[in-house]
Amino acid sequence: MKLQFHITMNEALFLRNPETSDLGKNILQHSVLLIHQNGFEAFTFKKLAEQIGTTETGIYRYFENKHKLLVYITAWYCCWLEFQIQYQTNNIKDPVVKLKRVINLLAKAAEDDEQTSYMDEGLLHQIVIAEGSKAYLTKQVSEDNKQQFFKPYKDLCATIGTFISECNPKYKYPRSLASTIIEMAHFQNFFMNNLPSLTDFGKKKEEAEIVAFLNDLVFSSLKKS
Amino acid sequence: MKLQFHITMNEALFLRNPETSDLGKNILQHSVLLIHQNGFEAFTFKKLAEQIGTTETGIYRYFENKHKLLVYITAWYCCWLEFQIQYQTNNIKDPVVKLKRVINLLAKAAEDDEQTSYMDEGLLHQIVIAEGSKAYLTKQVSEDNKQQFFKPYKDLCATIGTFISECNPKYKYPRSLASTIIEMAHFQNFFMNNLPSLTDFGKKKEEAEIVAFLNDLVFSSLKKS
DNA sequence: TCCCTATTGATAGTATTACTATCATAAATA
DNA sequence: TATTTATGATAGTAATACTATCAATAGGGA
Repeated sequence: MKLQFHITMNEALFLRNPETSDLGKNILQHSVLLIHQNGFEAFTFKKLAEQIGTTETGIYRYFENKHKLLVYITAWYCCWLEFQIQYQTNNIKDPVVKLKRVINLLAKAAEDDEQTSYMDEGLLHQIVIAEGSKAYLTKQVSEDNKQQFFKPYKDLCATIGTFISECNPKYKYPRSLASTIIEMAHFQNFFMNNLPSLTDFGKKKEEAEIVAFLNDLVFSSLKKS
Repeated sequence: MKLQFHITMNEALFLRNPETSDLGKNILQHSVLLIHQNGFEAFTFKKLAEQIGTTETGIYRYFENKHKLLVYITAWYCCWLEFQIQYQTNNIKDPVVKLKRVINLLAKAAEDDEQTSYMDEGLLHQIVIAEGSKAYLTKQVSEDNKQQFFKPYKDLCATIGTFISECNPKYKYPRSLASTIIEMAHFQNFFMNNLPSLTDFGKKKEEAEIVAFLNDLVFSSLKKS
């Protein structure tokens, strides 16, 4: 038996649910490939259509524009991560252990999850690192937010914030520290690989070093004085 | 006597030096205004040309494309900040005091510096918050880096890293902590104003809270144990 | 079996963007 | 006065980001 893991996405993100058809799944799968390959700026629905042997019209029936597709993909990643966190911290009581697992999940390259056939989580992780913030760094962020596009990100942040508060109930900035962990897990990775002098990881270029940095950062802050 | 403060920019960023002519200064000034108003995605050379009463051709003589203009603007901001830091920490010996001033400079809204007539540092700060990371989150980041486009950012990071090491010479991640401070000063501000549940500052929405968070984060990490 | 509907494909067309090229003109400079 | 230099005006192109229309096909129910 194979358990297929399913994520229900915000309906305002798409015109037709891409998870309900082969074409839809192809769109998701090859979007990830193409965005990873060419970057989000150079990514167009025309190129995507050519790649999967359909037409621009075909894509536009699923997604209004490439911005919503990016938001969809990053939101999907947040949902998947949230699930991974719930799964991997389930039955663990020590919040320190839980938080360490979270940092590991955030900072280490994801392996392709076979439960989700059409999504390559490794590539997805790379995309979120390099393009993820473009999903919200826009003029329409408030409207998008009203439509709950960023709920998965916020939920993730809330979950991590809860772990933080469990470690030290007196700590004053659980949510800000949570968003800092998330963003820095990604940015330090991008810097390490592209602008290494912005980090201390230029020589080895290992994700383990980012994990060590984040652990130090977080648990120094949470140390009860 | 009025001291005009001058920043020498990387020549590979422009085709003609915008600081040497009225048109050039107009381009810089109104770019900042327009990007702030419409966001970088909706910003075009045509709109910019209309706004300042010139033609697209006129702009293209100064900047190859809008990406280089954005890099120019963000690099200019880094240079200006670097100067502010040098100026405000000059003659101060205590590295803790120096670092606190840096955090203040990064997190608090800049006031328009009258030494630079055509640049509105307040708007510039807003632009760097919302659009700054788009300058390096691109596929060409490595080529841009080879041309030293990000040197001002790296220098800023190195300066702050030095202050960090002065606070605690044994601290292992001075550069990563520096880039974390810079990015988080901006991201927490963006989140506070646009996605407040990613922060702990939703109610008051005051920059002073970001300063407090960053101070706590940094000085917990640097506490000698 | 036939009808109906949903999905996809094919083609065309538009406004805008991101440029490049050419020529004219006015101001500064030598 | 001759000559650069900066700017302006106009035109044109390829690509992008869509929208509209119509045809083909496939599956499900009556």
